[in-house]
Amino acid sequence: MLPTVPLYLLPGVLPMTQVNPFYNFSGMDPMMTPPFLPVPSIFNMQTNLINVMSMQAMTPLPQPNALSLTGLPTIIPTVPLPEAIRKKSSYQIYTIPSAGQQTLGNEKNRTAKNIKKPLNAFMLFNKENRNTSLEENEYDQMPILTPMVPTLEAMKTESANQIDTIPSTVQRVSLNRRQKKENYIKKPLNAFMLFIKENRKTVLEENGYDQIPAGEINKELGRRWRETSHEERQKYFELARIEKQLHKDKYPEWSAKDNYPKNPKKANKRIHDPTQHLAEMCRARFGIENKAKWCKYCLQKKKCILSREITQSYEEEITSETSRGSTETASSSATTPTDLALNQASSTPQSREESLQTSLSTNSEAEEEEKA
DNA sequence: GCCCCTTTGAAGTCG
DNA sequence: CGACTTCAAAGGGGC
Repeated sequence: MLPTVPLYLLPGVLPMTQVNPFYNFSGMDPMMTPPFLPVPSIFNMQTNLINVMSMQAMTPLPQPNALSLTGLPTIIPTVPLPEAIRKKSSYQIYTIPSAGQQTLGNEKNRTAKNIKKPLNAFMLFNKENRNTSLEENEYDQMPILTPMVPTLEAMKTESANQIDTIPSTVQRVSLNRRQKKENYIKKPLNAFMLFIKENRKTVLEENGYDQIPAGEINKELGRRWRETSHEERQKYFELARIEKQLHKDKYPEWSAKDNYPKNPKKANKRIHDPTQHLAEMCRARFGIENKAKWCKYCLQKKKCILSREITQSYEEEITSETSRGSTETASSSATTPTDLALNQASSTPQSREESLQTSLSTNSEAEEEEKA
C-alpha cells in the first residue's frame, strides 16, 4: 500500500498568484525566517536551498479549473527558481526552462499549451524509486524529468547526473583529456570559487568585455571578496557546504587526495621541493621596470630558469639517491655546482642570494655564448 | 594541448 | 598543530 502524498508536496508547482511568505522577489525586503526552520536569518529565498523545500511545502493545492485574479489558471505559470540559486551550483543541479521553453522531453512537451497531468500514485512511486533500482550506468542513460522546483533528493539526482557534463569550453578540453586517462572527479567548489563563478561576468561587463587576463579578473574578484560583507560571504559558504555535501553523496569514496599526484615519491618531492623556497622569479627579483635583467623564460611568462635548473638537479639528486639506496646522506650527493648552490641556499639568506646571482649570471653567459 | 598567471578556501601531507 | 602544497574557475597567450 502506497502512502498518500498530499498534492501540495508535489514539486514544481508554485502559483505565481499565490502569496508565499517564503519567497522573496528581487527588490523586496529579505524574508523573515520562520522559527521552526534551522535557517540563519541572513538567508532569503534567493540563495537558501532549505527555503526552496519550505517553498514547496507551502505550495497550495492546485486548482486546475480555477482562475486567479490575473485570469490565469493557478497552476501556471510557475515561479521559476530564483536566479541566484540557478547560478549557484557548479553541478547544474537542475534545469529551469526559460520563458516559452519547455525542456521536458519531446517536441510535444515543448509547446506552452502542454500542461502535464498531476502525478498519480504509481507515478509518484515510480519517481521515488526509479533511481534506487537502477545501476549506475543505466542511471546515467535515463532521461531526466526535472521539476521546476526540485526536492532536495531531486537536486541530488540532478547533480549526480549532470556533474562534469556541462563544462566550459576551456574546461571541456581539460576534462575530456583527463577523463580519457581515468575517471576524473573534480573537487567541489569552495565559497570563493562560487563567488568567482557568479561575479566574473559582472566584472567583464563592467570592463566592456575587454580582453582582461583571467589573472587580473581574479585579482579584482579577490579584492571584491575581501570587501564583501560577512553576511554576503556566508551565503557562499553555505552554498559551498551544500556543494560539498552533494559531491560527497555522489562520490562517497572520493577524496581530495585522488586529484593529487599519483606517484607518492613525486608528491613527496613536491612538498620538499627546494625550489618552493627558491622560486623567486625574475619579475619578483628585478621588478617589471627591469625586464632587461629577466631570464628568457620569465620574459615568456614561463617557469624561471633558476627554478628549472634547481628542479632538474634536485630530480637528479633524488634519482641518484634512489639508485644508491638510503645509506648515503643527501649532503654527500651535492657534487654539482647547482647542488652546492642548493646547499648554500638552504643555509643563510645571504648565501642564498649569492647562489641565485651565480645561477642567473651563469645563465646569462650561456645565453650570450649561444648567440655568439 | 600543456602550462602560466591570479585569487581564496578546502583538504591533504609532513615534520 | 603549523607550515606547506595542490586543486578547484577562468581564458588569453606562449610554446
